[in-house]
Amino acid sequence: MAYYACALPRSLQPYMNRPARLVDIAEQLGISASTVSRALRGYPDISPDTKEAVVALAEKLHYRPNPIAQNLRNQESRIIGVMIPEIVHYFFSSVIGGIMEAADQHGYTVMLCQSSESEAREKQDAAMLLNSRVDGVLISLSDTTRTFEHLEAFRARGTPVVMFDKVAEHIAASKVLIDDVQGGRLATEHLIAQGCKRIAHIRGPHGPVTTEGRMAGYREALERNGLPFDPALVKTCTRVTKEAGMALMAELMALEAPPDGLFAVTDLAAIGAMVQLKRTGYAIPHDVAIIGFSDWDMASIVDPPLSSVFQPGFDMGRTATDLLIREIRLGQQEQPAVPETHVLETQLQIRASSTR
Amino acid sequence: MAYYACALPRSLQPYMNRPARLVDIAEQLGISASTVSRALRGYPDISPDTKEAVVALAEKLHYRPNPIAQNLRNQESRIIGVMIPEIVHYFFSSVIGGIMEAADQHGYTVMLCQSSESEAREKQDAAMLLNSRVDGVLISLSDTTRTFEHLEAFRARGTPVVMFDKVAEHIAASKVLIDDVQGGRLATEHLIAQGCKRIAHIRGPHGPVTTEGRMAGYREALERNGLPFDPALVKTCTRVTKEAGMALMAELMALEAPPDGLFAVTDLAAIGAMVQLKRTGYAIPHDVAIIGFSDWDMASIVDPPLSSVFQPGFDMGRTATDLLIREIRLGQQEQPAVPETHVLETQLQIRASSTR
DNA sequence: GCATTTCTCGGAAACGCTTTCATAACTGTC
DNA sequence: GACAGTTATGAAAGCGTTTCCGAGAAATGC
Repeated sequence: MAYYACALPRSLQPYMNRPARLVDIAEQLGISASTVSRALRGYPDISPDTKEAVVALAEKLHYRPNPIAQNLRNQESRIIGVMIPEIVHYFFSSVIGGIMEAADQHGYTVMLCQSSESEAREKQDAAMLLNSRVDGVLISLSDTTRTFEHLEAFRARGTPVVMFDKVAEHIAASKVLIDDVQGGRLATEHLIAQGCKRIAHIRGPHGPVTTEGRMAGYREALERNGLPFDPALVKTCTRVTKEAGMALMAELMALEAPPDGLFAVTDLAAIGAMVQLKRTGYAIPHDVAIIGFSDWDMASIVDPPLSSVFQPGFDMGRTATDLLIREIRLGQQEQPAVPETHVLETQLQIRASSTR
Repeated sequence: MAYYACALPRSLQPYMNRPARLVDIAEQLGISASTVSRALRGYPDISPDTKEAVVALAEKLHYRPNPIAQNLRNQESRIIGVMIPEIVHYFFSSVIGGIMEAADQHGYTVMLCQSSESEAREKQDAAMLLNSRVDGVLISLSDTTRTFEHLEAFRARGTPVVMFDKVAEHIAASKVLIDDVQGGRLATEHLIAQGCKRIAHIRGPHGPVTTEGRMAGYREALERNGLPFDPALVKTCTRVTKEAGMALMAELMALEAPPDGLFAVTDLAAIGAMVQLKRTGYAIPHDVAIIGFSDWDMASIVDPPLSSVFQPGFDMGRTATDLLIREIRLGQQEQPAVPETHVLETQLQIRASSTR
């Protein structure tokens, strides 16, 4: 019958008001820690009296369970790892916003890594996340990533992975994508609706599924509306910059039959095209109507404000996170999850650069 | 003498290759877990032979200590909480980049929260971080925050807090700031060097230390260079938007003696001013030379490219994190940390909008 | 050859929580 | 009143580490 008054075992306790623990509540009420735990977690076999007393005291002491202890005991970290190529980026930071909101709602926290488009860095971060015992991973691949053992490592340990935006087709994992084809179609059809007859397209590099999709949408819209596809009106930029947009726009206007509309693969290219047109005395949208893609913050501040195709970044983050958490929960019940692919719709954001 | 072969206590172990633990190494070598631990952590009282064997096997099994168990044992989380008003924001995402780099270097991970400029949300996040037992907190206050109990709560528990950018003067905590006065002075002196005689200033709202500082730098530069300060040339926008920039620029050009140079409190206002000037037929920089502040991504894409004062966001993140981690370490040794304030220098980013 | 120091190592407790199992006290039944 | 069934609770194990303490063996000192 050892009545012992906690002889400061808690590694001396000189510091200020340490947070209350289960045993603190238990001691004060003269009951055991396990009863307190059950009372707080709503187990049925606790007498109403005890439960009430426990809840009241917990409230009074501002008791919060120590998540670290819970994690150790429950074999989960309640952390999801997020790997993206770049943080300082309008689209990705929107995605992060969505991820954080969804994670927060489900009681998860986010561990963030940026690969800076380096495959080595991405693998290093993956190893770190694996080591940190994250419960799941959201990843948008670096452009330079060619092999995927680092993703396999997660699967091998049973940690679910959901890919978004920059995905690898053949990896068996859930994916969240944006419907670039639809976006390209919407943009082009909008220009058609504005009366454009010769619509040019400044496209991105060959390969990436995003730029290919936008190009496909462009062609689809032309066909559906009975407009001819003229290869001369399609220009490719290998690196999508404002300067590339300027140069390619100059080429387009030098054609015998220059375009009266432009759909650019990215706002940046569209803005370059706008600058070029203005410098050479053309009026936007009167001479050439322009629409970009992505709808970054810069679209609304250029002159004239640039129409664009909005990519639902926030929504993408939320969707991917919901998917991931669902898979985490399934995994905890030892049930296998079948990969799903969600395709998110884009939305036209019409401004002055394309309306006439 | 109970020889017992781990009868799958590890909560059944049906799953795939679980990560190796200390005891796994210990069992295979026929030694105790404590010896393994000490061998790996380089304690002196381990024989070279055992140490070598342990290290080799740990390597082979890809052993990594479970951070959750370490955290519980060591009473630290190795997580730092970061609270910012907005993630989708060029400056703040740069800061986050710096924070992440520094945190990573010191073996810390980052838990991110955004207040969305809401005081309630900020307090809620603070409570969450407190509950999560983060080792330290980096915060840039929401604009709407008026009371600071939530920061006090961290101090009360001995969790260091470092404030950056949006700081509260009277709170005793380390701070990292940007030298807005210097930035304002640099910008104005640059315009003076370009031959501007009547330099206008579109300033931000009264109150915030940032806008006041930029204004002070503006006056300082005028005085130092013997130019008169003309209140008519200073316009205040309550909300800093492109539209405000346009309207105020129109007012300035309507003056009897309009300006030949403009220093705007923000790139956004500067861009608004540029749009207004171009629409009314003025040439930039010929008629009015313009410089903004912040040097966001948009500065380089407008036409002409906008000169600006670069705020070292990345550097700010890194500096704040270094400071915080220093305080965390001091706290672990029960040594009090004296708050420091670091002021970071800005840098001119000269582009076409101001050079003539 | 005995006492003492040095060198290695194992045992055990602790971090805070959850959950299984056991038990004690009741309640009801025949 | 003996038994089964219920209800409320406690003891203890376990999650994976780290670290204090002490024990045995080897080495040293006299």
